[in-house]
Amino acid sequence: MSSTDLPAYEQVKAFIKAQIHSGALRPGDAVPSEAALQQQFGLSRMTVNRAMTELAAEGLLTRMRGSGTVVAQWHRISSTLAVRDIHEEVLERGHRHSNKVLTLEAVKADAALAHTLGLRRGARVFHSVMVHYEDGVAIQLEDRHVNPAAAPDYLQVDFAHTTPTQYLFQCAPLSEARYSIEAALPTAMEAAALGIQGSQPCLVITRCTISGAHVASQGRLVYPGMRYSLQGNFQL
Amino acid sequence: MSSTDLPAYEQVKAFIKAQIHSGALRPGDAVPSEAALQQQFGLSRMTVNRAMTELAAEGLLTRMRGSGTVVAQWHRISSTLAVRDIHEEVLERGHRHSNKVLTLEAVKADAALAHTLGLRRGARVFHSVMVHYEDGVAIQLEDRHVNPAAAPDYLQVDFAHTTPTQYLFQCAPLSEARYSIEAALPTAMEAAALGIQGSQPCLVITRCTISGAHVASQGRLVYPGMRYSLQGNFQL
DNA sequence: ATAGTGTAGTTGTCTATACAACTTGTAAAC
DNA sequence: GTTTACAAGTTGTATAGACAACTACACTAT
Repeated sequence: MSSTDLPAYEQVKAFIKAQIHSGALRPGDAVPSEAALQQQFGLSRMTVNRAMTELAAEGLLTRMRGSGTVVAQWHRISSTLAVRDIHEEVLERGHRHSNKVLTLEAVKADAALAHTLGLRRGARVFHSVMVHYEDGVAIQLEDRHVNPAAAPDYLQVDFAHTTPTQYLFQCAPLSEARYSIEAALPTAMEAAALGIQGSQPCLVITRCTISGAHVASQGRLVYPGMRYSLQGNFQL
Repeated sequence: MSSTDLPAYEQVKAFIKAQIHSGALRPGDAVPSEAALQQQFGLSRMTVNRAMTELAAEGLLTRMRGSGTVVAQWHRISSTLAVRDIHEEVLERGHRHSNKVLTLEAVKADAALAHTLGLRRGARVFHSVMVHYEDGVAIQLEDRHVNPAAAPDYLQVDFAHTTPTQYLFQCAPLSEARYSIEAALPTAMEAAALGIQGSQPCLVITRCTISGAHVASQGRLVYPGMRYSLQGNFQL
């Protein structure tokens, strides 16, 4: 604690990270044991243990009881991908968000939809299609099917004041999600709604959210490729 | 430790998670203090502290010294997105990987490239273009520019036996990366190399890896949209 | 040679305690 | 009323010790 203002366990973490970054420790190499680091830094074992445990949780190290600690083979970098509301996202960029509801109805599930939602074929499900605008420019088409068990009042929601993501967060807390990101051409209907050419590639995110025992909803989010990209940044 | 085989701190974590999943605790709600949980579970404070600290690190809770702990506002889910080698990825799916090198040369950096690599305009950089196949089907086109400072012998590498990702991992340990995922049409050259129509949308990942002080490389990875999708799965 | 045993070393977890740093609300002083 | 001071409550960090679970290796007995 004396040399810098960093806590001791952070200093140990930084020491190990630096050795990995510099190449002094390479994937597969053995890392000094807790006892060795304890002596070297003059710390208690618990403090060293916290440092190493956290580095292992971050994916930089692989630890095995009885055998030791080695530098992890794949640098798994935990990029925090937030499942968040597009309304908030647009506001955060300092822009204005608006949306237009194209469809809001109850339909009967076909075989595929029934399967993903965990319902019987022909079961009643809610269906909504809307376009989201950022400063008046169409940025996302959201085509969503919702399990009535998770959100019974979905059809009564006023989507001028809230968004499906926001509403579903409220009434069906998220416990798990599966997503798939792909590049595809929009359907004719989607292209028209987004105001783009049917030949313009789009980023399509298919997302399935699970809340407790139910599959709460399944959504297809279509982003015009020229106007949107997913960005991220890892730091070890 | 008696009720199940889970460690005590994991049981506390599970308890809090369950309350969040069930909706008993909603974003913004206050979570019982460590002292309260300590009494409730009959554990030492350090054990409860570990549970809460880990949940905060996972993004489920927000803690503030002096004030308390609340359920985090957005469920940030840390999806571990691995920067990994396509060779291993294909093998893991039980398929055969092969590749074809189209270009391997030294070029002079133009303004944009010099800027991203942190070099002077006209500086010598390495450039490689290759196609990766999964069981003979083209699955990725890799167009990469490499900083000679990070990998001086890049042009001498035999890419029949290794891949750029693998080689760069070896000689320039990764410390940071930036990526951008977008949907775009391939260039005519890229479409030809991948054996697809120029009108077929592709998933394009632009990735910039940083190793210590250098920007090690900048790559453009083009995946045919019909043959590839990024998938993920979050679990709280 | 082979199989079994034991031991040293390593990580995983838990405890009880201590102090520091910070927030918040209340009470006192002005 | 406003400001200041204080106290209670909360989280952050660190320590020393303890035992459990497991691995790897050397050694012994067969």
